[in-house]
Order: sequence, then C-alpha cells, then structure tokens
Amino acid sequence: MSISTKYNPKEIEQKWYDSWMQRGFFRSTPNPKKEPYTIVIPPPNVTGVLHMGHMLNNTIQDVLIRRARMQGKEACWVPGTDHASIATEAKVVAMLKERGINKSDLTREEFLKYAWEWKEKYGGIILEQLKKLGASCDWDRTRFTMEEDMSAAVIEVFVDLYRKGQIYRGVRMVNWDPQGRTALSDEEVIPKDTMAKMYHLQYEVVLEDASGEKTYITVATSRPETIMADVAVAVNPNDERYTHLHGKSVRIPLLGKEVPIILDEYVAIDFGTGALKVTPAHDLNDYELGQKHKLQVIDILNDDGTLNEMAQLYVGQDRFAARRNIVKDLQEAGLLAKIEEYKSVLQTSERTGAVIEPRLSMQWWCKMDKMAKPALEAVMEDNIKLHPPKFKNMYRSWMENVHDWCISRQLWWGQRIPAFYLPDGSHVVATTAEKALELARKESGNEQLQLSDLRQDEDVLDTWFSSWLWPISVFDGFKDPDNKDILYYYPTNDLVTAPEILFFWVARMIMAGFEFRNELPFRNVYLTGIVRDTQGRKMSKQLGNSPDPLDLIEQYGADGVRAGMLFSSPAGNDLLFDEKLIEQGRNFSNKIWNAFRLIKGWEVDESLLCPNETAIKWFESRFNEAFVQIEDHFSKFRISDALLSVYKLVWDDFCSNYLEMIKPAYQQPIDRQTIDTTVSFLEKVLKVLHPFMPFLTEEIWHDLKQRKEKEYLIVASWPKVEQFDKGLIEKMDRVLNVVGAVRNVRNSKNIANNKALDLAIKATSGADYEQFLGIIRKLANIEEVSFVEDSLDGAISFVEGGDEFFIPMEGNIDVAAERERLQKELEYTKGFLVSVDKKLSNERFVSGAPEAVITNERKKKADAEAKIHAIEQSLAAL
RNA sequence: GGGGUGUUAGCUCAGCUGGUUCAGAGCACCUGCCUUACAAGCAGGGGGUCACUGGUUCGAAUCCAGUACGCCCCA
Repeated sequence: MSISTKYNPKEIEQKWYDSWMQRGFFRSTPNPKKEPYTIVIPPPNVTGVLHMGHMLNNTIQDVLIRRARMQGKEACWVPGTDHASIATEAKVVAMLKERGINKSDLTREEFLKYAWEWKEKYGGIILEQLKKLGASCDWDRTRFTMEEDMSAAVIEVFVDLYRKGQIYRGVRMVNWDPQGRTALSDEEVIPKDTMAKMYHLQYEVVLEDASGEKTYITVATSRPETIMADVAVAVNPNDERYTHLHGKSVRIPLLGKEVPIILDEYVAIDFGTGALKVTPAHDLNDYELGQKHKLQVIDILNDDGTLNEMAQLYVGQDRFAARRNIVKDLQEAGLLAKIEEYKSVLQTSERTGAVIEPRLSMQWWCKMDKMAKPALEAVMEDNIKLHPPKFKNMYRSWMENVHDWCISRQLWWGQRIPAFYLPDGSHVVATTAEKALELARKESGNEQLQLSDLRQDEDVLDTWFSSWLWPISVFDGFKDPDNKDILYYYPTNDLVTAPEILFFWVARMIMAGFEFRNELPFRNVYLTGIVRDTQGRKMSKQLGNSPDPLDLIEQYGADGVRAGMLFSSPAGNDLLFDEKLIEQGRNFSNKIWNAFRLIKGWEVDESLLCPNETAIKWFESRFNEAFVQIEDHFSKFRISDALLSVYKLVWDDFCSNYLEMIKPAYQQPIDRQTIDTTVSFLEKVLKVLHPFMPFLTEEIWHDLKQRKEKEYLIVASWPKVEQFDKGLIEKMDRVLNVVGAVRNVRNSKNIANNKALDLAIKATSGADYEQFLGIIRKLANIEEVSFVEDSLDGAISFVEGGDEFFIPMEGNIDVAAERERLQKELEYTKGFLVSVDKKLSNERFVSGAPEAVITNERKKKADAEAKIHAIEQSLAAL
C-alpha cells in the first residue's frame, strides 16, 4: 500500500464538504427529543469578501457547532448576510459611475433596481468562501437582512416603537459631504493631518459708555467664514483675563451684530486666546454649548457648501472662496490680529475627498434609556456571560451613559422609513402607505386626503436597525411569533463576534430580545480579538498587509489554517497573525496523517500475544486526563487552550510516546489486541480533533475502516468524561524521565541512537519498574536492564525520582568531567534542600499554610535528601 | 480629559482560586541525526530580576497602591 508521506488537503476537502451537504448533516429541524444548540452568524456585509477576521470568527463558531453536534445536540448554525447600506450603496454608485451613470440622474426606484441587480450578481460571495473554510452552517436557512420578511419585521418594529413613544425626530450634527450632498457615517470620514491656519479676530466689546476708547477681545478660529453664524463668545469663568467682561456683549466683526459673552468651564484657558466663538450650527461642541446656554442656531450653509441668505455677507459664494474674501476684508478693517499656522486634522470624505462640514440635520432617533436597563442587568448578573469577562466593565460604562440611537441614514439602499408627511408638514407612521392614509385622514380630520398628498420620508434605516433583530427575525419571530422554530431555537446559545461591535450590535440585540420577546437572545458572547499583522497593525486593503484567506487555504489546507488561527487566539486578545502559525497548523495536519499511515501500514499476526498492556492502560488514562482538561477549557470558552491540549495529546502523548511504545520492530507484524485498541484510540483522538480540523479527520475516519452509510465522524459521538488512573500516569512520567535522561546521556556523549546501551537500576525508592522495562528498553534503546544493589564503577550515572541509574561505559569515561557534573548537581540539590528546610522550620508557615502544601514541602524535602544521598553514592563510586 | 486594559524567554502569548501544572508553550536559536510513519520530521540543549517602586502575607508573576510605557473605547 502506498499512501503519500505528505497530507494533501486539496484532494479531499471539497469531497467531504459535498458529502456532508449531500447527507444533510448541517441541516437542523426542531427535535423535542434533543437539546437545541443554536448559533446565529454575525451577518457579514453582503458585499464583503472573506478576510482574516471572518476566518477567525467563523472558525470558532464552527468549532462550537461541530462539538455540539457530536455531543448529540440539535445543532443549528444560521448563516446570512446584512445589506450594509452604506458600503453597498457606495459600491453600486461606483458601478454606475463606471457605466457612466450618475446616481443623481436616477430615481429611487431605478437606483434600487441596479442595487438589487448588483446584490444578486456579487452579493454573498462571502458565504461561498465560508464553505471552503468548512463552515457547517444550515445553508437552507440562509437569510438576508433586506429580504421581504426581514424588512417587514424592521418596519413593524419601527412602527411599534414609534407608537410606544420610543422613536422621535430630532436635530443632529452629521458629517456632511457638500460635494456628494449626503451625510456620512463616522467610518466614511478620513482624517488627514494638515497644516491649518488659525485666524485671530478682534471682536469689539460693547460698552455702555460709547464715548470711551474701543476695546476688543481676540478670538481664534480656523474657519473665519463662519463668524456670521456666531451666537456668542465663550470664556472660562476662571480666566482672570476676562473677568471684567463678564455679562458684556461683543460685536461680530464686519457684521456688527451683538452677541453675548457667556461663561463656561468647557473653554480651555490655554488654547488659542482662551476666548471661543460659539457657532452651534457648524460645530458639534458649539452645538452642545449652545443647547446648554439656550442659544439660537444659525445655519449659514447650503447643501453644496455655499453660503446662504442667513450669512448676509458673501451669499452664494463657496465656503473656501468666502474664507479668502472675509480674511481680506477683515484685514482691511483692521480686525485681523494675526494668522498662526498649526497642525490640525482635516476631516475629508472617503468618497469625494471633499472637506467635511459638520452640519445640523433632522434625523430619526430611538430612545435607549428604558431598553438599556434590562440589557445592562442581564450582563451584570451574568445571565448573559461575556467571554472574557473583562468586557463587562466596558459594557457597563457604555450602557450607563447610553445615548439615543440615530437610526436614519440619507441613503436609498435599506428599509425606507415608514413615516409619511402630510401637506401641512405633520407626519404619520404606519407600515404601509394605505394605512398611513387612513391614519392621516383620521388625525387631520381631512377625509379628502389622497395617497398622492402623502410624501414618504426619503431616508432609510440604519443597518443595525435590521441586525439588532437578527436572532429573532432569522426564525421569523416577528412574522409568526409562535412558530415552532423560534420556540425551539430561541434563545440561542452562543454568539461569537468582535468587541468593536459590542455596543452597536450585541447590546442592541439584547435590548431587542427583551423588548420583543421578553427574553435574552443568547447566553454567551465570545469576543474575539482583531487580527493584526506581525507589526501589530490592523489588516487593511490600503496597507496590503492582509493575506488572502483563500490563498492560505489553497496553500496550507483549511484544517491547517483553522488550527493555525486558533493557536494564538485567546478570547478577546488581538492576534498578531504570522504565516508561521498556519505553517504549524499544516505541520500538525501532517503529523496526524503520518500517525494514521503508520497504523494503517501494520500487518496483523493473530497468533501474537499482546505485549503492550501497560502502554495501552497508560494512554487510556492519559487520554481521559487530557479530555477532562479539554472539556474544562471548552466550558470556559478557552478555545485556544482546548486546541493546545488536543495538540499536545496527539503529538506528544499519542505519537511520540504511545505509538513508539507499541510500534513493532521494522517489518514485524503486530498483535490483534494492540492494533484494535490503537485504532480505537485513534478514533477517539480524531473525535476531539474533528471540531478543529474537520476535513483531515473525516478523511482518516473513512480510510481507517469501512463505514456504514451514515457513519460519519461529523456525527460520531463525542467522548464522555471517564475515570483515569492518576497513579499510572505519574509512574509513566517518571519512566519517561528516565528515558529522557538516557537520551540526554546519548546526546552529550555523542552516542548514536542506534547503538544499544545497557542500564542498571539501583532502586531504593520503592518504585516499581518491572512493568515498564519493555517501554524503557524500546524508547531508550536499551539492550539489557539489570537491578543492582551497589553503585556501578565506570558508568555514567544519573538520579531520577530518588533512584540511581547507571549506564556502563566500558571504561570510556571522563572521570573528572563526570565528577564535576555530579558535584554541580549535588550543590544545586543541597541549595534546594536548604530553601525547603527554611520554609519548614518557619513556624508561621507550618501553622498558617494548608495541610496539603506542607505535605508537599515535606515530600520535596524527602526527595531532595534521597537525591543527595544517591549523588553522593555515585560520586564515591567514580 | 474620563473609563477600560495590558507590560512574563529574541518574537507571539499561556499561567484560571496566592503555595508542584510555577516560572510554561509555540516559533526562532544551538548540537546531533535522511534511525523505513512523519526533515512539514526525530533526539537533546541554552535562554527569564515575571516593566519599575512600595505594601499586604508565613509565602506574590498572581492581591493592593503608585510610577513609566503601550493599546482600546468614549469625549
């Protein structure tokens, strides 16, 4: 038989994925006989392509869902995408531009037609990519946040909350792109470091006594053209320079309009001149200051960045032209004290490059305070657990200072806000235009109103306003609140997502859960870190520092990539991605593959007796010991630790130790009992490996034996925690230490591995080596083992567990070097003994420390004493 | 500015309830091996003042306070 020495993932991954799909292993339907285990995917952006963050996130989800499936739960992982209004709309606009079409030339309906066309063509690529990763989602349940039912839920929720008084209209400062004539989200604004100018302007102080000499207050600003929108000048009440001006007014330069001097500690005394012009319509901080002091708001800008009538001066000019002109005029009027250069951050539009204007506009808001309360409690009381828990603090501080949620977006791609304006400017809210008309007639008392009299709001809802309903709406919990899916699967179990959206998304899902189903949406939230490059930078397209995940899968295999990602990804910590990790994952695949090859290659001789009882008992115990640990890691969402435990179990215990113990000599057959047991061990190992490395393990599972039609590893039963012989494991540890010591002697004395040595044991500790002799001989390549009463002359010796071991060297021994080595070890051990003695003679230690600790110290003391005695014997024998 | 969080081997990180899982893993490094499962491997080895300073304690990488530096979130 010839099996490649290298595991070749390419040949088998697609085969098994298809096979799983065909047999419906990913599919889930409510089964009252089984415990449900549900995960809803954090819906990726429908326009997105798989990046490293998705890989990490979805690998973790797949590990969880595969393990649950094997545990016999009804595992359901619901996939889908969200419509990502801003990102998608930007892509559609870009596509149209390539075709020479301007969005502004299209009607809303025309644009949406293009958008859907685009979505059908390019959308959801990411879901296909997830399949390459091995994601075992129930694809029949794939949802999209803008599909009909999901959208209906969104509209229904909007209307419901509006009726409850939870949704209102209000003014908000937005990032305005005057070129694109649209509001932008913070994510679409690119800050650029630039040198800006700070203009120091003279505001004349209004004095009762007009005859006196004019006095001025100097105000620094980077945007002098906005002075026409000024409504006050603010100074810090503690700023002694301005104490004499408290309660006075000033005149806006050029305009001559009087505005008050107001006092507020917000003003930084040491920045600029310590006097701040207050322009609520064009600066967020000024807006808040204005609100606080109940000041007027004067908006002097048009949509396109030109000045409007309110400005009185420079009307119709672009803001930058106006700035040039006003600077010139101020200079001429002698009101410009000086111009300073300073480093500043300019906000620019990602899409048009235009300088962003902070601008006030009317938006829709969702109140948060009431809904935040139960959502905060649920997390604080651990009804919903965050992993790692350190995020509780962050969550709390956010939820305790929660701001109302701005839910409208000036876009077309998304659910259109179901608010309808009447000719008189008032509005009604209803799920359909017809219902709105009915309502409008009733509320206005005007029965003559027609559909054509109503004008629907132009804006759409924030995408998060769809996705906060996700865990409910994927099971049609709005359309049909008592359907059997939602009753069975909801609340879901675990959510895996990034801490960046803990507030945007997770918190709001919790709110929605309580608001609409009176129940939390999930029990555990596993927060992954951010995948960064080796220099700690975020991965981004601009930097080009992100590898293409599909290339990695192609190169290293999906299993290798999955394992590699998880090797270094403790929950909540960023992962510095290094291809070396993936390489390690691939190497691990290969290691398992070769263990399989070894076992598969053995011929069985039925007449042989089993010589490996100890090894078999030991590995059985060792497996169970490791498995307990693995389960413990899983229960605490330490996925990375769980994998590492599996890794060590497979590589160190199974391959390096167990297989070496039982391996027959070259071309010798193996006995029936050993091979059968070993195959069952490998099967158990494959099971715990499967969630991490599904393809490779399924392949070996089938190569190992002929399987029945539905006898797949993906649905094989997860091992159960069993008792194990701790004593045997400890004994074997000691034996393996002896083996290690022999190997060390070989290495340091340059003795080839294939040269067999003899070993004499002077056992005084009472340890039983008898049943391990075969193992010692095999692993350390020992020809003859003997037990002796006295130390051996002319031998290299070492001490392990209080017993002395001798390797006869036929006189070829460097006595001086040996003496030195032993002397050194003796001194170290004596020093160790002193420290232990010190502890034990400390009365406060003996009386204060728990019994177990003291017993341990006593044992340490005894061991050290035995070792010292043994070394002294060896020294004497030299 | 407010809050959070971190600093452990050359690098990336574990270390959970203070004490034998206590100083650990992987990578990198050094030495020797193509020993018929695996060089994507095997055997062995070196490497740390647990950021710093105090405190609590019989005992601190671990708990507390302060300092320095880093990162994250909010403004």
